[in-house]
Amino acid sequence: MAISQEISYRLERLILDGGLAPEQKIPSERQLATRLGVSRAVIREALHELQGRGVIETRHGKGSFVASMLPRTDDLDPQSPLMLLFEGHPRTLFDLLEVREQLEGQAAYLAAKRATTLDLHRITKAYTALEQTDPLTNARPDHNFHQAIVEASHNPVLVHVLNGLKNLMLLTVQASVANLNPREEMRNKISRQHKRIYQAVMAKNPEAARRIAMSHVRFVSDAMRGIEQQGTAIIREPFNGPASVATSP
Amino acid sequence: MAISQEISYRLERLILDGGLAPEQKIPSERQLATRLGVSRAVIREALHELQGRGVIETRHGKGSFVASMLPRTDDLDPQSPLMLLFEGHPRTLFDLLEVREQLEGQAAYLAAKRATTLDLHRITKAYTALEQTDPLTNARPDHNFHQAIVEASHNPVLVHVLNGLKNLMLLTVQASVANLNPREEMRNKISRQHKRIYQAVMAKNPEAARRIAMSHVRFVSDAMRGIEQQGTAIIREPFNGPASVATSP
DNA sequence: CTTCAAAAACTGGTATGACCAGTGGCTCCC
DNA sequence: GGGAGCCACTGGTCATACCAGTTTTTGAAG
Repeated sequence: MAISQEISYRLERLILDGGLAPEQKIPSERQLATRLGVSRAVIREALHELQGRGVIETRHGKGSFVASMLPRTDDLDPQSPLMLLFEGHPRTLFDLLEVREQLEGQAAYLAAKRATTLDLHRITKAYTALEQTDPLTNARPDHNFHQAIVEASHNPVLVHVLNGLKNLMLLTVQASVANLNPREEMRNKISRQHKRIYQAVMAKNPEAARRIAMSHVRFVSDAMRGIEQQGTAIIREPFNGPASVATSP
Repeated sequence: MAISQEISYRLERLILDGGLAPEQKIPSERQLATRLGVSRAVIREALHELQGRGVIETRHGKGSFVASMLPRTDDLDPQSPLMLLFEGHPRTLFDLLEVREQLEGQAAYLAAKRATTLDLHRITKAYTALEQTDPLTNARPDHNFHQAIVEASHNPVLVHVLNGLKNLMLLTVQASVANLNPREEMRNKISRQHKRIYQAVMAKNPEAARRIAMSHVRFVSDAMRGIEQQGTAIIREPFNGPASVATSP
């Protein structure tokens, strides 16, 4: 294995094992290079690797410091690339919500239009399970409810697309549950929206189902955006991402 | 901000936006250094950062490759279940068009809202190419035009989803071209719709762009449905060649 | 003595060029 | 045809010099 990798692992273990506390300063690159008997280049590469993992932060002219580790959401493996990607780019959450707004709207529309009695039965089952579960404990009933509606759309392409986004969807549902549900008025609003979606589909009212489903996703998106701007969101901020969203060529 | 950070961010963005697919090879360090006009050291540091985040994998002597991290909807394989499903059931075409109506509407909306001057330039290029090409010969220009708009949406999730449906999309575009364009009034209508979409995006009018784009897909869908009922529909084989994708950011 | 600005001594960031070490294709010889 | 070796790639490491922020030291002015 490459030396830079070994060094990054050694440093990470050192930090995680308590040898170095958060906010604590790491020896300078030149010192590390001398003590470990390697060139400064490999030290820098190792540090950049840790930087990518969010283990350390580096400030020009000052040095590198152990990053203060934030409380992370359970349930999902925080080390998975998807999670890291997601944490690095909270904007991805809103990107997904933008897409979900359209797709779930269409799904609800088609479900209300095409659902068979079996579909309706499944949706009812998922809905009652959603209502009876404490939303703080698990995001899965929420996701199952949405999924039941999608499957009732009888559009294999739609099912396939949303299925491909399942992992990402679970993340956002998780994020919304973790951030929105603790606030009672939010929880009530969302619950009421679920109820209205359910009713619209059961009543086989496609237009209403689409409208309500879309506004539901939009509501979640807006609420999350509001929370994010307050800086209290559970999702991590990008480390040093460019301030402007524009991708300058 | 440090150059290595900017580069790592640009590369990550490029990957997220679908410019680089999983398992795809990244240009060599020396090439990147030359093309981006920086030293090889900063390239290596940027790559190590992405490596730490699990975005890429590097193999000694071979190169660096995009790690498969996003949920994959790789229907590029003509043998994928969805493709096979399509061949047996042309109804899938209308299923896809239902989904496309939503996604392309959203794409046009976001493109009109967020497109940079570079995006607008690309869209214009694709549009003029579309206008100057005999639509009977190739479905590519048509698809490229739609794709340019999607990429201008700056929503990686949207780009990813539609990219996963690329082959299927090409198939429908091909089908619509083959079936609709031979009829002059159809060809004119579609051409006019493309023009209006183009104008709405260029005028940065999101609402209009969405409305026109949606009605465009809807029009194609309805027209195809009408033709299908006459029993004269043509459905060709999917496109073979790999799409050329610019790797330069 | 205190004050405060210049200078020195840190820190990380970048550039250059050289060389080592795996990988794969190509040629040439058997 | 088949293998051995060469050669042109790839990433991995090293050394050195310099640029750019930050902190400390210094030294002269008040």
